[in-house]
Formats: sequence, structure tokens, C-alpha cells
Amino acid sequence: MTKKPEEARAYHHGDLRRALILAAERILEKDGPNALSLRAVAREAGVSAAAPYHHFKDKDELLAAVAHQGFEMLAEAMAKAADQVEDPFARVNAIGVAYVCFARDNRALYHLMYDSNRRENFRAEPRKSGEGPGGVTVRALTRAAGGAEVDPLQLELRQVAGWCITHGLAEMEASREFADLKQRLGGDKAFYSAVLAQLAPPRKG
Amino acid sequence: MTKKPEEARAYHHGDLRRALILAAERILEKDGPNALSLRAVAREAGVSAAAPYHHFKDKDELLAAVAHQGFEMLAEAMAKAADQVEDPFARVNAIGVAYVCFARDNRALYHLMYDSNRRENFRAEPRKSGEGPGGVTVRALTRAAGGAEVDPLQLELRQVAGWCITHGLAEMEASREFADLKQRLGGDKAFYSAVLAQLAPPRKG
DNA sequence: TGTACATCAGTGAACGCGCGTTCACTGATGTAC
DNA sequence: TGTACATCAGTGAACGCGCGTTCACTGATGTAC
Repeated sequence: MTKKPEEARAYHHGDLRRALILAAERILEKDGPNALSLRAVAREAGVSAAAPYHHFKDKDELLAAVAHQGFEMLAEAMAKAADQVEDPFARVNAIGVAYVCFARDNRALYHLMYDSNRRENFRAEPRKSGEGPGGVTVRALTRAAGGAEVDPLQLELRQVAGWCITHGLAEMEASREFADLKQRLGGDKAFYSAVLAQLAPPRKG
Repeated sequence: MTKKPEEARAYHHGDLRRALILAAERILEKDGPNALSLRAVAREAGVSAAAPYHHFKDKDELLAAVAHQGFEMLAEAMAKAADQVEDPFARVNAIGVAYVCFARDNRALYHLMYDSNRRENFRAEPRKSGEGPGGVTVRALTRAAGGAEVDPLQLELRQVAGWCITHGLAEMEASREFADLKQRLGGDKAFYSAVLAQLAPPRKG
């Protein structure tokens, strides 16, 4: 009698944990981070407000799981972009573009991921290096710098600057101020690529 | 009889509007953005929950005022930093360092400012160019590029990249990954300066 | 193959909370005469 | 200088709301015999 009319739902859901994470992502993109309450997630998944507690200790644990899933998606997108380019320098650039595209296409999720990494209690990004977005980037950067005689300090600064410019672009890419420039360059990706290319390559020591 | 024991408060406050903005900033820095409710601000200012409505239409309007005040502080800090440096290139760098320092010292306020600029309903940053942080930067960049023969498109991209790397660094400066590098470079400011210096100067067309 | 039962993953009602906002009010202030 | 009064900037009680979380419960599932 409590059965939803439109679909015959099983009493046991099957994989509610996953369904809740997906529901959370849907809410994030549809209504933004302020709308992301535990109750809303349960509602979106078509389940009672108490059901999530069988899969997550509390709201924070659910959010951490959502963020973690986001990092997996991001790492995958970056790895895929990297695989499509041979030249080491172009590859680093392509990875950055993929990163910014992910942020553009998953704005609210991206912010949740970023926030969750800043909380002391949990860090959603995969810890082992090589697993997450960091691993993909560091590998590509190392390869790009492989031949040159570069001051290691400069190389490290270059890496940090790379993170900064990419993250900054990801945050600001929707600014109206950039619309004109995007158009002149012939699209979002060309714009991202050109901005990221402004970073100087590592200099000789 | 309703008088607070520790201080004789006048029934009329004097400048409650300003007091509320300052109270909001105190809450932001003390307890973070989640604690920033209208009621909390009123409480912090030592006033009833309804009092703010005599000065702000609603909560959003108060937040916008707080953000606006933040932009004034930021512009002031950047202008001050600019005035202390003669060389045009070093000046651009110094402005960036001041920007990042502001974000470091006013973390939650900085985020509120940034958020409020992304909402469609209001934009807290001063509108007239030259008034806000944007004006300070553009003036310095123009002056730095004054002599060179530069492709205007490259110059524009260089400006965008400058915003991105500065904003990105402002967001990530607290990362634990950077602690070691900061120490080796001899302090926060030296670190910021070195990262920002990774941006290539405008190239000839 | 059929039955008894432990386990699991749901339900739905209820809790206390802090929130934004409204309302009728009241005490202080400034001004006109 | 003194008084009447309009205006202003507060109060405090109340509203309805959605939230996170807890609780006793119940129906479905899988397993042992």
C-alpha cells in the first residue's frame, strides 16, 4: 500500500548506498549545495528520511562519500585526456583543460570535493599517490620535465603554480568577463588551454 | 531593566548597521560561514533578533554589505602594497602577494566575497572600474606592460592567467602540502611571491 | 522441497533545534511652538 | 526654557519550516534443518 504507483519498488533496494550518492549528485547540480540535506537526498532517492542511516553514520559521512566519488570521476577524466596526447608538454596542458572542464560540468560537486578536502576530519581525495588526480598530474609533469636540466626548486614551484592556475581557472571560468575572450578564441577549451599555456615552462637552474 | 549589566548600552545604538557588519565578520572568522545566521549576528552585536531588519531588508542584504566591506578592505590592502614598490613588474607581484595575504588573514570573509560575486542577484564588488581590487590590478598591469610590444590578445590572456593563479593560490595557500616549501623559501610571503613569479611575462606578438 | 527463524534494510512518527521573518509594542530622540 | 508630539530604532513573543537524528516497528531475504 505504501508502494509508489509509478514503479514497483522492492522493499529492499538493492544498492541504496550507491543510489544515495547519485541522488546527492543530482541535487547538487539541480539545486546547488544549500539544498543538499540528508532528507532531500533520501527524498530524491525515493526512500524514507531514516533509511540513509543504514549506510552512513551521519550526514558528513554521506558527503564524504559523494566527494570521494567525485575525485574518482575527475581522475578518470584527467587520465583519459592524458592518454589522448603524446607530446609531454601538450599532455600537461590537456590534463589541465580536462580538470577545468570537469569543474565546469560538475560545479557544485567540484566545490563539495574541494571543501571536503579542507576539513580536518576527512579528506575525500584518495590518499595513496597515483590513485587520484594528483597522481595523474605529477606523472605527466615529471615526464614533461624529464630531459631538461631544471633546478628542482623551480620545478616544484612550477608544479604548485600549475595547481594554482588550474584551480583558479576552474573557479572563475564561468565569469562573465571571460565570455568575450572565449568567443574570440573559438570555444571554452581553447580558452582554457590558452590561459594555462601562460605558465612559463621550468627554467634552467 | 533590560540593560546589560557589564555595559550601559543606549537604547538607540548609534550605528547598529556598522556594528552588525563587524559582528558578522567576527562570527565568520571565529566560527566559520555555517555559523553566520542573522540571529547569530544580532546576538553577537548584543541586540534582539528583529533589530537588523531596521537596517537590512533581509539576510542576503546584510551578507552583501559584509562582502562589500570586504572588497573595500582588500582594495585598500592592494593599493597600499602597490604604493610601496616602484618597479612595475615587482609591483604587480606585490599586489598579488597582498591579495593572497588578505585571503589568508580573512579566510571566511574572502569566501563570502567570492560567493557573493557569483550570485546573480547581487555583486558585492564595487561596480565602477578603478574603485575595487580589479582597478588596482589593471592599472599596475597596464603600467608594467607599457613599454613592450605585446600582442594585445597575449596581454589579455596574461591578465586572466594572473587572476587565476592569484585566486588559486589564495584558495590553496593553507594546504599542508605547501608547508615544507614555505619554510624552505623563508616565509609565506616569499612563497607567494615565488609562485606568482612563475607566470611568464607577456610575450612579443 | 518445506518450514522456522535470525538478520537485514526498510518505514513512519516523533524529538528538539535554530533558523528567517513578522508583529504589535515601547522607549528614546529631535523638532515645532 | 518647557511642553506636545511625530518619528525612529529598538524589544520580545510568536509563526511556520526544514533540518539531523532516534526509535520501535515490520516486511523481505537467506539459511539451517
